[in-house]
Amino acid sequence: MLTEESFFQAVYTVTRAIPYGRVTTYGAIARCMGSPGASRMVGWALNNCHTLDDFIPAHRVVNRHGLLTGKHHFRHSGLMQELLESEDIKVINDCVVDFEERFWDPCSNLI
DNA sequence: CAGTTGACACCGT
DNA sequence: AACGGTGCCAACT
Repeated sequence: MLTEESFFQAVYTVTRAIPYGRVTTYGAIARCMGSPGASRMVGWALNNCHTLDDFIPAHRVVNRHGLLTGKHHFRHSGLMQELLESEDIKVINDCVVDFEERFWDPCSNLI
């Protein structure tokens, strides 16, 4: 896992590995890669995710506050919340409810 | 090769 | 407690 691949690719790998009904943060992914300071890189990687043919559940990735900062980058604003609610994740005011409970550490479950 | 960007995280006020 | 400014790393132009 994320050994030969670039950080860039690792982000996609980890993001796709996020289980149904779970969410994670940019920092967690970056930290999992071994670069805790590359949180911005994660966002940038996801920015290019829509250029790929593979579907990336980027709606499950939020900032450390549980805020849906990237919803504006989706095809339709609000789609991100729709997807989250479809996964039994409550979203109020662009913020994931019980975010800490829904939080899923990629490194702990991916190893 | 060097500068700029990027959907953040952390510290200070 | 909330808001603003600074710092990080890697990829893109």
